[in-house]
Amino acid sequence: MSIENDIKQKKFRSAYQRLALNLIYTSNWMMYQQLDLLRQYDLTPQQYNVLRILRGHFPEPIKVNAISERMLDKTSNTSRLVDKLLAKELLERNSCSADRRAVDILITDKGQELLKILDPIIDDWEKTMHAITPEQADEMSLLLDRIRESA
Amino acid sequence: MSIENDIKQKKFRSAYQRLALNLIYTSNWMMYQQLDLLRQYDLTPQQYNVLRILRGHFPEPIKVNAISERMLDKTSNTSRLVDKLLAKELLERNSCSADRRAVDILITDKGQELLKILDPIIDDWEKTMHAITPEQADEMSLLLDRIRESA
DNA sequence: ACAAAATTAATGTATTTACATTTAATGTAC
DNA sequence: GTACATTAAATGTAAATACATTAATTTTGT
Repeated sequence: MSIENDIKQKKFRSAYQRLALNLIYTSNWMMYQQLDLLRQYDLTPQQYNVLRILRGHFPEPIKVNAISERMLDKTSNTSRLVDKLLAKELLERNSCSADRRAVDILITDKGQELLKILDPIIDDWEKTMHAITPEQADEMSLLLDRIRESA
Repeated sequence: MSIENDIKQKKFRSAYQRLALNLIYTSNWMMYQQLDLLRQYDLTPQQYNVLRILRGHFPEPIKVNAISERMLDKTSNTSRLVDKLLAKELLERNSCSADRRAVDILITDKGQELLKILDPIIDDWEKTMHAITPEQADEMSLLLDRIRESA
């Protein structure tokens, strides 16, 4: 469905305005789909984002602020996300001896197993995007980078 | 800055995965900028979205569920957003005589004036995107539509 | 006309978020 | 070494969000 129909707006002031609205709308749409998929595993998209970051660094531990730097939402409160995941035993938290302010976070086996279950589900979800070619996906990524670059 | 640097991830499983992350990241980035611009006018991006919809329909009133259908975030609680804007006298709410379940929402002069102040600010903000051409913006909008279409 | 279903909006609530502040530890300048 | 600034993480809080439910009406089927 076109953005015109999705938000029932026939005219836009410019191609740029339509794109801005379409970007935000599509991102919301994707996040909502993720929310729906993750719900039955009692994870929010943000918590899932943290787990993926931890797996990406395994077997090295990673500090809370390094997780924040890698999050898709830079304003997310990583301390509390880590708390939630700790309560579910999906990660462990150890104070860092080299810098006692910092804590080392490491994904647990339970966390790895949960991600293994989710992998094919998220893979399937990403197939939504196969409606465009890989070249078009790369082109879009480049243009998104360029938009952010200019600010 | 490239998405690789922004989220410090060097490798992606596919062009599609990078695009998905880039879309969500860029949307968060844009929303945060909006939040920042609107803050001094005591509006959230969602409230601003409602006001724009109301202006788009002026001088016709519009019902709460029709506003919802036009929102960028389909899960937003329009009743409460309307409440907030009513408290600021940026809109008026009148029960609809033709259907007593429904309420007619209309932007007030004060609401129009606030939007007039915001127009050039938001215009400037949209200029961020002039790093790409209008043709590229149209192309991207089309591809975003196609991605959502397939689901 | 009447009961059942559907629609419209509002509300209750638990969780999450935004934002500022706090606590503790480290780094820097003198 | 001591004062001052900086950094890392956690926390307090008010507001917003997700989600289910409710209340009031209208629509539909018979």
